[in-house]
Amino acid sequence: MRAPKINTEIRQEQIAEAAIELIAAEGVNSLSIAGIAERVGIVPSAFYRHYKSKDEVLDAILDQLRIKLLGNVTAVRKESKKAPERLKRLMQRHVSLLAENHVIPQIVFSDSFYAGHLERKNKVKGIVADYLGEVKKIVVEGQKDGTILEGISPETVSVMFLGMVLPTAVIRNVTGDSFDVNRYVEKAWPVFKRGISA
Amino acid sequence: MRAPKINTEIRQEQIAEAAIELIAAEGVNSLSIAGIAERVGIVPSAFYRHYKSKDEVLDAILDQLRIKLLGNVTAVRKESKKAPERLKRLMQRHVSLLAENHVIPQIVFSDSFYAGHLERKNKVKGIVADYLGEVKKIVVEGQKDGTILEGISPETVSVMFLGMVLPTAVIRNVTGDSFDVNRYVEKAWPVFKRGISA
DNA sequence: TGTACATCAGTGAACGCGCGTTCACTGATGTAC
DNA sequence: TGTACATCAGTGAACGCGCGTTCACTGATGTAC
Repeated sequence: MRAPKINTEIRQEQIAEAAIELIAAEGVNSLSIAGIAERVGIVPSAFYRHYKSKDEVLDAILDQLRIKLLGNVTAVRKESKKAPERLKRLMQRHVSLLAENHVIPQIVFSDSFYAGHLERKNKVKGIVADYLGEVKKIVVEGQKDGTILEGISPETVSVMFLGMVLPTAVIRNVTGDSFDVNRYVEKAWPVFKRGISA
Repeated sequence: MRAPKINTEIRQEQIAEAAIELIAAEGVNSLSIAGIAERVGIVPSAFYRHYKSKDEVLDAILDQLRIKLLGNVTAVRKESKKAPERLKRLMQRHVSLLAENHVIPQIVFSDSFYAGHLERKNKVKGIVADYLGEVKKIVVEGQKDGTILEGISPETVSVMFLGMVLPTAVIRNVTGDSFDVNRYVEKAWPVFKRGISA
């Protein structure tokens, strides 16, 4: 049964999406060309009509990830004016992103993602740095308008912000879905806010 | 050049240690029998005189990890009486552990560690659950003696505690060694303490 | 509108490599008598 | 104390499997005239 002939751009998207879903379900190491092909409905070798190599898909995934993370920042900037409220919303969005895209922590930590790929490691580094940079900006703004404590370094707050969301991924990764991430955010946020508020 | 004949128990330790170092340096996926053997100074096939399979070493590593984590808890209980001080010390210890044993996040997230190994996933789950359980106990004690705010759920605090240490691993993993984790702890701790103190 | 040709996505077979694991054999060390 | 034997760790060759990738070929779709 021959698969229908479909435009490369569309296939590229289908492949990237399939790869993300597969990583979420099985992990980065279990990601195979065969698996992707099956999910898309083509034969493994057909994969190479649309990407030059497996690595190229992984890079494409990273680009998507960057867009989603930074997109959340601009979204919360529109949704609210005050720094703490922005941080809270960003936290909610980030947690949801982690919950939907099981991929993220896998990628950030997975060594198979890096092994011998310094370039890619730098890409991830850039994404993390830029994202934290955006968080820092919000914190600085909050310190200027007096909603966030002056004495704390914005850098520290941004790392702690990351710390508010990361464990949800660990715990979900380990316990499956029994951990209610939204409930956690509702409870953890006030504690965090108390720590950083002026 | 034939390797000296060495007692299995010693070789087992050497192999486990070599595996940990290799994971730290290269990642879980890059861990190979050949690599372990080379580091220990034996031939790959000699590995099987000491472990039944590669999986068995990974399990051994998990056991070590559990001991280290829970060992830190009992250590800080001895070092100090007050709950907040205990948490601070545990945080320092945990961060150092992560810094020394690059392995840990790799293991917790690595899918190759789990793929098709439900049993091992449960082992990790148990370690995380037990560790967080110990943190919770300290928190509850702190709430009883009035050093920690009553209104917060100990569960939430324990997850946030994890959140204080995890990002250090991410950031170090991504940026290399340029991130000073101890400095971060010194700065982040007061913020956290402010959030949870009565 | 119809024909000829170029392009492009899909296919299956095959290759090559890495890597975990097995196996028959070697030689050193410890033990029994 | 010396000899015979059992045990046990080390060795290299080989196997088998998964998997990324290549390649020559097919057939559908679009374009030129």
